[in-house]
Amino acid sequence: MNIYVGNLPYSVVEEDLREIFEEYGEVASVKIINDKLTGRSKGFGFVEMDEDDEAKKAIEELNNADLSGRNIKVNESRPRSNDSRGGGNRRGGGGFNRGGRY
DNA sequence: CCTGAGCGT
Repeated sequence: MNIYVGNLPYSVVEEDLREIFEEYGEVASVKIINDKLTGRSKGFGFVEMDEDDEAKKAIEELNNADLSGRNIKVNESRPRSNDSRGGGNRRGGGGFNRGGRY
């Protein structure tokens, strides 16, 4: 599951995000976006989690969480690519309800 | 050193 993390402090790096999200589950990968011009961090990143349940729990807990005095925003990320033949993420995991549970 | 903007090769 792709997770968007915004409003991050410039001090935060991928390791920090990984540590934070690993508290709630197994983190597949972490990506911090850096600015093309300044080279500094843009202040947001992405976290990919294998387990959707843990991902949702992490989102619920980490959204509006206080990090270094900054209220970070954590939400489900939009698909970065829109491939033909349904290559763009189009599955039940991307939605809210999964199989009626919840 | 500083800044703030809700989406990535």
